[in-house]
Amino acid sequence: MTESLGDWRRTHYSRQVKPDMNSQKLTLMGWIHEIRDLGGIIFLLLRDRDGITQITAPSKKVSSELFEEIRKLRKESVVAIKGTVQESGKAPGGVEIIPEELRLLNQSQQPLPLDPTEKVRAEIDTRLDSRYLDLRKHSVNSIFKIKSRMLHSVRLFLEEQEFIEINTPKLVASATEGGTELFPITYFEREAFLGQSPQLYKQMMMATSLDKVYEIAPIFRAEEHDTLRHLNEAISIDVEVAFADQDDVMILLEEMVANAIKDVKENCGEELETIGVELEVPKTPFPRLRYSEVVDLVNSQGVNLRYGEDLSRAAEKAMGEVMDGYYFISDWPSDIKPFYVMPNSENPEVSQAFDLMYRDLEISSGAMRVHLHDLLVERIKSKGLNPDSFNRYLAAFQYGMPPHAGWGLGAERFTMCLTGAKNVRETVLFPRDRRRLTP
RNA sequence: GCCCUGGUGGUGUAGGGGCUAUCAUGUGGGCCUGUCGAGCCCACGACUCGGGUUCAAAUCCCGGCCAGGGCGCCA
Repeated sequence: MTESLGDWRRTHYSRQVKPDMNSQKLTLMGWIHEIRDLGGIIFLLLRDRDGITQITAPSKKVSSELFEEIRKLRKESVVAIKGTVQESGKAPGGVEIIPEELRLLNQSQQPLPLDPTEKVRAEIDTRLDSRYLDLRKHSVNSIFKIKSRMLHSVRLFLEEQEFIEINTPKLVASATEGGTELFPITYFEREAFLGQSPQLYKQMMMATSLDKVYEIAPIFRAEEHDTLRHLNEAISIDVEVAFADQDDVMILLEEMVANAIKDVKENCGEELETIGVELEVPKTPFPRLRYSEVVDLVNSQGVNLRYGEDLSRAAEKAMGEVMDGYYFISDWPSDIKPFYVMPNSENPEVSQAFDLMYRDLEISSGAMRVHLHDLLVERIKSKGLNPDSFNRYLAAFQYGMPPHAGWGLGAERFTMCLTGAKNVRETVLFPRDRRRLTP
């Protein structure tokens, strides 16, 4: 029933087929999006990675064998079609293909687990179960083309500034930074964990003279959260810079973010149009608010927030009402930031840490780090952690650790900002959340 | 982890003690030479699982499983 690819190769994608190619022969390959059989004429919609082309088969213009073959096609089957471009005002986009030969490369079973034409919208749970089919929808795969472009832009930007891409282990012995829960795993006869962040490793790289490093890699959090903005496996864009303070890396971060948005806007026009997003390139520098100012702002919005508390969801939402785009929150209380964050030398109650927000969503956090060994030990103790379990990390601070600063940016949350996705799961091919471990 | 809501054909839904279970889409078949959410005709296909109440349960009660939302937790 099905035929082999043989020596046929695609000559064009759908989006490349234009009316001025009239009479040109070409070969298209893709999926049957829709079939409209009118009896004496059949319209096929052939969909490929970013477009749809109409294949028009009038019974008088194509052979009866081919006409019968086309009549028997089923939605979502994979086909290769050789044909001629026909300019036509009656066709969508002013152009259609008159088929001459067809190869059925693979038949799709029926019924489909969801409708790729989106006449009936499936729920996210159904869509994730059949993600391969869901991703055939241009509205869905556009998100991943945008995410890809954003990551590409981030790499270009950092490489241009002579950053070195590093890879740090994801299998780690405990020595947790604290805060989050870790996923325990079996490492031969020992217990180990999946890494919550490359934090301790990228800091150790500061003692190597590599000076400017970045890593784009998965991070794992075993929190039982169940929200539209949390994942148990996410991609973190992590940066660490030696001989720098928090202000230096805030500038780096805002320039990188603005650059990525500009790049996506310039290179993903069709994808943005497909998902109906009008991107605005933010002006730099981004507004900078102190944590204390945020407390006042939130309270003035009628949401109770005491100085010293981390932002509640209600507080974030209140900020989202006041602030429209990207902004920094700096000068956080030391108490609610991790041990490796540098306290302000004049007022150690306040830290040299910042978060980057987009409206009500935290997308990045960073800081000037503690580079002094004894202060670091003191900070570890004050967080109720045992310095002994950080020996290998702490040693790197005893033989020449320069001052340094850095941040981590959540790739999925940033993608939410770029695409307007309301659910972070929309920005991951195969999301891992509290309940989902497959596919 | 807490709170709320829900689970009905492949998909998305209506129905809330007494049916042959609604509609759309789809699927299979038929008609139709300009469809573009094609149209028309015929057919197909479903009450999350277990227990209970009742003459009678998709519907009410209890429990499990699964899902959606909110919050908490979240370097």
